[in-house]
Amino acid sequence: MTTEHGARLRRLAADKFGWARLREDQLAAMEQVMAGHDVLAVLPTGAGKSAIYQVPALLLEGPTLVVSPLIALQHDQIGGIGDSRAPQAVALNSAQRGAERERAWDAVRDGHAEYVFLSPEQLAKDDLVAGLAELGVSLFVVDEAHCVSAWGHDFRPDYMRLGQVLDRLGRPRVIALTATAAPPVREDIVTRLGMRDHREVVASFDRPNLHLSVERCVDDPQKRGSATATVVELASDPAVRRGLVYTASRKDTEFYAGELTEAGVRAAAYHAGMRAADRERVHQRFLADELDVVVATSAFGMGIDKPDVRFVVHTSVPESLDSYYQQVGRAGRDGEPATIRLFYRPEDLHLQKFLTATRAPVEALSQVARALLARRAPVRPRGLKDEVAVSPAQRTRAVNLLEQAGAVTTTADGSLVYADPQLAPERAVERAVRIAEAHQELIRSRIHMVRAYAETTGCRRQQLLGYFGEQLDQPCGNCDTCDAGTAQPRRAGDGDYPVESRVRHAEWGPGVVMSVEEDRITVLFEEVGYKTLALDAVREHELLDGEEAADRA
DNA sequence: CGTGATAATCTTATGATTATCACGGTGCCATAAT
Repeated sequence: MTTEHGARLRRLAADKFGWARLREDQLAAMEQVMAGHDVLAVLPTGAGKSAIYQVPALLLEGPTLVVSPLIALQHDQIGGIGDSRAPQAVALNSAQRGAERERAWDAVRDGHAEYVFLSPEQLAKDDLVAGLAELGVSLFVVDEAHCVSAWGHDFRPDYMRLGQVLDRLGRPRVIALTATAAPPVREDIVTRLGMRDHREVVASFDRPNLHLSVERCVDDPQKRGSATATVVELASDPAVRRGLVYTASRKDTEFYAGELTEAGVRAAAYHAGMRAADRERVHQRFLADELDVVVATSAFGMGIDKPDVRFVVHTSVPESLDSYYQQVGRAGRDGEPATIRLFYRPEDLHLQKFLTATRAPVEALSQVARALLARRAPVRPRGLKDEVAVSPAQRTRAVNLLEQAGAVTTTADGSLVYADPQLAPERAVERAVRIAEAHQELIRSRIHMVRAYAETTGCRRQQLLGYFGEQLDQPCGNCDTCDAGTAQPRRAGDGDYPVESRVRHAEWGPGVVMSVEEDRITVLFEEVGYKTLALDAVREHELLDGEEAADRA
């Protein structure tokens, strides 16, 4: 399928960036953008996701905004564009001093800068958005777009407000890019950004060269011993050598890095509590092959594109299979075999439960609701600063929840207004709390999915891909359960409850079938998250009503 | 919720067991102290 734009896109890619060829996925996504659609592209790292916005940007009048979660990532991208013959790229962030920021802003305003990199927090600044709106932004890119869903709900709530920013900018075309997003995450991204008439370009999640395995451990000391021994063995094998070890705590990064170093492995710890310069040094030494193993918390990895990582070992379960697959996906980018191993103790699930537990911000909700009701007239979000005595992040989170609850709306110029004066603030808070609790339920159910993966006797890859909405018809033959022969072929799942079909449970309400195994079915319910049910019981008691086929855009 | 460090206990001098408590991830940004 080649459109009128295809040839121009290819020529620009070659002339400006030196890319002789564009992949089918890249070109398809670009053409959808040129056809006026918003685009969500889910493509593996190394597939050239950046090209998807970099090339069309040159054909669209007006600057391109690129929302990027990490300032370090912004630097990498700007460097890449700087090496090409494409127009200038600049960043706007808090690391800049006055003069530097002034220069960057001048370049944007004068039209010299085509690409503008910034964090979602920058876009919470009223005057910055107003200034950008005047410039006629033509393209709005959300890089690492899974952050919208993973961080927007609590950790970095400004991610949740990008949709309102887009409205203020007059709805430029949107491109959301990520390497990993399960169907509900994709849906969340589309909804939160308010993507319109959008198209999805989703590559297969399967990475057949990764050998998946889980080692069940009896207690903590045994786990530490086995995990250490395994990594020492992998790192000592000249054919393997380089890899990542993920731990659940900062302290554990130090522990394992110490054990490994003592055993003669070139290893170092990495976590967010380290000084920036030390983190950067570990990163650089790993890229330069001066280190074989980085032992890290989840802080390590975004934007890392080292092709020859030969193993990824988890010494503890992560919070979700979304995170897990993202971390695991950093191995074997070159397509050569790589070892993936999870050291599993059910007890470790509780730490994740603790870490992901955030209570609904009742106090912030109450203050924001009351303040907005009292004002009656629209207020700038920051205008609430003096009336609402909670942190800016809590305030933003409360605004987001109240808006989801329909109690607060954002006006065209980005102000907030209480939607219905008849609605008592207590009721508004109640509704918002329910929304926050439903989200907590989803997070908890994701942890259950990690358990299901770790404890399955079926094919690991079928389990994992099923979570991402991809059905593998046969056991993969490249995981521990396939090696052991416990993985059995299973039906394709197009029986009474096809994958992606809508169902309804008497108690749990509506949901979407995520995967069907020999004897069980996993459904993602809107209200209560993931649930796995025994098919026999489902059939016998008619627990699930099938609805009309899912109406997917 | 589970783990590890420290304190308290039981008994009668050191050592082992039990109780208590703090801690546990991800990054913008703004602001204060050098």
